[in-house]
Amino acid sequence: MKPRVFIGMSGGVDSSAAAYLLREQGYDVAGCTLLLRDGGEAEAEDARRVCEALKIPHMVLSLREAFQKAVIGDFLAAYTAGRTPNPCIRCNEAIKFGAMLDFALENGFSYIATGHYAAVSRDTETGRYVLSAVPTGKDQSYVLYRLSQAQLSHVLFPLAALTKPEIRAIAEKANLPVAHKPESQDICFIPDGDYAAFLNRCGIPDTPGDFVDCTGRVLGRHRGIFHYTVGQRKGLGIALGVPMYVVALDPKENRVVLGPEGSQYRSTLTVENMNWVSVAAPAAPFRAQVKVRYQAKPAWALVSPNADGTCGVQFDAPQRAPAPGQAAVFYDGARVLGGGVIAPFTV
RNA sequence: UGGGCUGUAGCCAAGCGGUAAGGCAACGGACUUUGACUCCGUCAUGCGUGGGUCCGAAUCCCGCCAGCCCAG
Repeated sequence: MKPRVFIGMSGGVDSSAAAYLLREQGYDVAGCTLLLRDGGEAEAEDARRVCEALKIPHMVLSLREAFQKAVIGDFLAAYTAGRTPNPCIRCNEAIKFGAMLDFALENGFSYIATGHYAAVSRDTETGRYVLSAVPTGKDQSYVLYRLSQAQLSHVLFPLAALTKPEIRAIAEKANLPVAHKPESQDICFIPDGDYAAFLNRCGIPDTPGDFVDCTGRVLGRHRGIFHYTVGQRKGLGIALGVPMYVVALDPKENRVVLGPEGSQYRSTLTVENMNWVSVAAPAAPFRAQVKVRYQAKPAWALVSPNADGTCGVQFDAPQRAPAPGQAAVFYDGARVLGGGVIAPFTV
């Protein structure tokens, strides 16, 4: 009997090609489009047409309530607290590989699949599921680091070994109706990219305060702390002759600390709310390559587990503007060892 | 009120008779499956204002206005 796979389909090229590949590999595939916010019917229709072309069933599953609570709620809370959240990571953890996986398992499926570019394997020695980066230039292992062993045990990533051009070629060859759709971007629930306006619409008002330098000297007025993120340059509206960057956010004093080029680099971080993936929680310090944002070259560092479960990270070379709230993910080569959330810091 | 200095784009600023550098900010675009960063492009028919000299003035001359400093 063919294993039953429940695949999340966004209506885009990647997940459509993934569904095709799974079918070719002999799985019993059913497609599912998640409704996570108002709208989304167009994406669902695209996905339905792809499933029709593939002659597999398609369904629409509304997870709006769960998404609102877990992802948007988390997003608003983080910005309000002066942090910079990554809602895609949260969504993967709680929705795609959370609520959707639960639904699939309850309905007799053995696996879920997505169009993510990453790889899962099993370490035969430890028995642990291993999440790995893929060398294709589109690696998305960073946004999947929160997945638990239980989640990974039910996950398939059909695109693991493929490049984007190969995906498009497959989609074209398979005559999928979405072969030429453009890449998506921006936060899915904020199509215009104006996340600050979104916060406003959610009832969070602007609370202006002071821009200060690292000595506390007032440099000007800011529009409200959630308009800014560590490392940000544009949008400060402050002309001091040289480019200024956000160095830290101080939600307690409602201040935004600014500094010139160079001051946004840091060599040490504390990472909290850890999730260990390919290895059990380590007890001793170890060297690893650390990614501090989605688009980042992994950087060598010494990671030191603390008694309270957090980790200290000491980079070999200072890193540009790690932002509290973003994820720090530890790699051993391609393997995702684990990761956590960058803790707030002061300057 | 007298003396001195200064007035060039939103901010800073070069220019010193030959037809308005640059930086910051802003705006637009590219890049990007988060926020950022980065990159590319745009941004003074006009130099406080009114006259004058000159082939030609932000640049020289005169008046006026504004700001700053010193004296009173």
